[in-house]
Amino acid sequence: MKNYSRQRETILQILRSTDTHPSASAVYNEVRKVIPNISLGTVYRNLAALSDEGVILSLSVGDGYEHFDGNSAPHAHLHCKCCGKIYDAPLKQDILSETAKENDFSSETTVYIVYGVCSKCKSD
Amino acid sequence: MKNYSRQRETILQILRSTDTHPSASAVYNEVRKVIPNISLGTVYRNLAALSDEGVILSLSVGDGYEHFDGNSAPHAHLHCKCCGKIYDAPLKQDILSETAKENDFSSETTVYIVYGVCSKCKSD
DNA sequence: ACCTAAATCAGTAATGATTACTATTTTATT
DNA sequence: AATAAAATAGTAATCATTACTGATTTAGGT
Repeated sequence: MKNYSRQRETILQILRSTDTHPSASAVYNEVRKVIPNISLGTVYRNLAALSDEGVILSLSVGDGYEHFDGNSAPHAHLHCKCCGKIYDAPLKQDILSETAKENDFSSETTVYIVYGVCSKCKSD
Repeated sequence: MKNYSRQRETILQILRSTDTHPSASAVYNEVRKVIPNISLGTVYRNLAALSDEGVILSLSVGDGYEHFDGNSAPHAHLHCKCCGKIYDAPLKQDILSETAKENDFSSETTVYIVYGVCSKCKSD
């Protein structure tokens, strides 16, 4: 276990306790409940550090902000362009890691995104 | 075949004639060789329109700009964090479309990204 | 414990890719 | 040809993210 600062540790715990794929400012609002005077720059810096480490996932779905995921294991992200939600879904196969290996590419992180409309929005 | 404006048609042809996944301003610089007084806003608007249509792919690899791909068919993107290049690679299976179907999610576009280091950068 | 250097922080200012806006031009339809 | 709708060039505004600065905390050595 790495020796993280209180700020970084808190950010990581928040990300691991949700499946909402929050943006940096959403994370900021949550962390402030625990560390009221944390700065937004600190949140960005630690999100970048955790993402560089491969501990969290950073994903962009084209809605203007970066989203973060405390689960960095390979899984699918289903982004509904109607309600904006990002759903997690398990994958039967990690085809990206396999493809990387076949191409002599050192895979560190894999990101799977589907754009479309979720079942809830379809029925509304 | 849709009836595209000269600007949109030119942008699409440029994207289809390269595999470099250019940014909006890189596309802008290319289009200006053909339509010198095209505006950057027009490039952005048409890239968004083509992306909404599913004719091109818009992908973010975390380097600050959006990248565009004239090939919207499912394939892998290998992003080297060392040289910054995005390599295309074929996929044996479109696992994302399958996963979407299993989850009653209407898939329109799929994006596959691997982050890591390419063979060229490894050998340098 | 003390000391020093490195890392991290809070707070604020700056950046720059993207978007919004407006007046003009082009396209489509009748 | 007349009218309405769509697209454009050019410019101004936005705002998520990054950079910066001086203060604070952490880590390792003595």
